[in-house]
Amino acid sequence: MKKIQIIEDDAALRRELRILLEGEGYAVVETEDYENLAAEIMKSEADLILLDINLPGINGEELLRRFRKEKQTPVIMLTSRTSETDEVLSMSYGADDYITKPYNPTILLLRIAAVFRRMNLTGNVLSWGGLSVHPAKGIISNGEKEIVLTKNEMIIFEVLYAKAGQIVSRDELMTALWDNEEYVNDNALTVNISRLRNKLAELGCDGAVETRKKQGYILWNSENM
Amino acid sequence: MKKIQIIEDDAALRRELRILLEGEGYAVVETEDYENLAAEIMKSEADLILLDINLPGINGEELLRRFRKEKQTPVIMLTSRTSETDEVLSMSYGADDYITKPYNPTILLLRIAAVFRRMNLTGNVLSWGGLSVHPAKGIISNGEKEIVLTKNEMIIFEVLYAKAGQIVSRDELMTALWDNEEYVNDNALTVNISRLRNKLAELGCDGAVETRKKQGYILWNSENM
DNA sequence: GTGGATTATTACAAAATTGTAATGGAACGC
DNA sequence: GCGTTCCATTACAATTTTGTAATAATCCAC
Repeated sequence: MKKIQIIEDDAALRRELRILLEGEGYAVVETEDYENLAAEIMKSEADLILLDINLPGINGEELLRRFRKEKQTPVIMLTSRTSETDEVLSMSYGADDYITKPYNPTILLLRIAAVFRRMNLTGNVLSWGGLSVHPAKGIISNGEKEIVLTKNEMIIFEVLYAKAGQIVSRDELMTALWDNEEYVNDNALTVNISRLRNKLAELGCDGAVETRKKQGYILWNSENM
Repeated sequence: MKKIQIIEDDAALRRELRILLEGEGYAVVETEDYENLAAEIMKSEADLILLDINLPGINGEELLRRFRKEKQTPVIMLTSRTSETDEVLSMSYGADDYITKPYNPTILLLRIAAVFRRMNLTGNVLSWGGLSVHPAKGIISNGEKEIVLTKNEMIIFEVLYAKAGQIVSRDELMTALWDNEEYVNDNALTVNISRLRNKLAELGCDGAVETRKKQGYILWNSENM
């Protein structure tokens, strides 16, 4: 469950947000200690932070700027002012998004969802249809079963995944695997593709990697299979 | 250089955008073939797409929805309408951001920069201070030199990186490496940390991984070193 | 359909990865 | 300071990964 931290001095608004977010299935943490806010926020373990730009005695943008130097947790700024300068400043200090009060609840939820969607495209774990992919670990899992890919297999998968649905040439894969080649047997790629296919088949993803003779390979979105 | 594709029927606005974006150092591709737009856009090799929601004879949201099924390229929607329903629809169909016309050039540029910043946190490559990190390949490079980490070393680095500047317990690292453990010698972690340190030292990152006795390890941002 | 080019599969040996164990060093309490 | 605990280092053997080569299967042109 995703944890969202609300940093907002208006108690009524905090409560409103909590109800909205919890209703959507998020865990909510409220921050009230504005004395040590800077220290607090650095230790935050939330997955996303909603930060009021206009806290008593605190410069929200400056806080964000310092936070960004150390942490990558996504931040959505809240403001009651509508000046565009605010938005410019917030974004340039590394906010991930910006919402003006009074806010539309649906839009807030969608913007939060969009942030998480983008996180998910990145971070440690990719998602491929219903499967989750952990590049560093070399693991692809469908919840029940998981397969362990070797480094080469993972590199191939990653390149194909980045261009899912498009043909990726053997040359491009070769370059990704062995850079500006100390020449490697052409067949080494074929062998590695074969090994990748065998493992994907264990997850029921037979046919996920398709051959286009003289052109390359295509990975199909596991959703469309 | 980042490539941005503009899909917009108003020629004057297209020109304006091109000048703005090229001035900022982006490469710009304009699309004019609205007949085969759906096919065009699927083949796009741009790093980001600016998509007018209101094209002649085309439903921008529907186009986006279908695009999102196959590709992850970030999309910022442009609209002249100001209805909140538009925003709700666009975001729920997978837009990464939403800009209303007339737009503020500075804000557009910042939102584009924010999208790229987020991409960079993710995708295939992480950045760690001045270094670039490729989890699947197990490579960390500083432009001059590059080191090749093994899978275990990369997993450790990734966990430490995700909490850079914070103490990460040995337990947390053990769990990341060997899950709910078929018990592995406690020392295996120590050995792998040691091997990681040796390799980081080759990049001049001595001391990047610090021991906190009885507590765990800390990775320091390579910028602060 | 036959030949030639392209991709697949299998088995194997060289190389890399990884846990273990044995030894050494550093910090801390007393 | 001494002993104990916690972490670091080194060397080594078992396992895994990976390129190669030999052979088989597939596809396309003609």
